[in-house]
Amino acid sequence: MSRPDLLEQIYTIVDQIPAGRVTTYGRIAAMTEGATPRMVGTAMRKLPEGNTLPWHRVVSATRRVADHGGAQRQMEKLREEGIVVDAHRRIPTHLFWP
DNA sequence: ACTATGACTAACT
DNA sequence: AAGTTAGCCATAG
Repeated sequence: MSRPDLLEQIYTIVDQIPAGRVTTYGRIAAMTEGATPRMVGTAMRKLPEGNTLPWHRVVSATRRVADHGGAQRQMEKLREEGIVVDAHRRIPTHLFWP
C-alpha cells in the first residue's frame, strides 16, 4: 500500500468518529495498514482551514488535546458539541471511540 | 543526500 | 506522579 493510500485511510477513519466522541492518533494509526501516530498528526496538520473533517475529535494517547497552534480552536469546537475539556485539556475516558 | 522538526507513543526513571 | 528517552517517518530547507 502506498503512502497516499494511507492518507486516504486516515481521513476516512477520522470522518467516521461520531459527534460527541473522540479517539487518539495511535488508535487511528492502528486501524490503517502501517501508518504511525506521527503520520496521523501530520495528516491533521495538512488539513485546509475550512475542511469538514472532524479533526478536532482526535486527541493524544494521554487523553489530552495535543499541543499545537490550533489547540485553542480545537477545544472550542469540542465544547460546541458538548465535550467538556478540563483545565488541563483532558477528555473524560468514557467519551473515547470505539 | 542530510539534518531538523513535529497535532505521537510506550517504556523507563 | 512527573520527566526523559528512544523509536517513529513524512515534510521542509
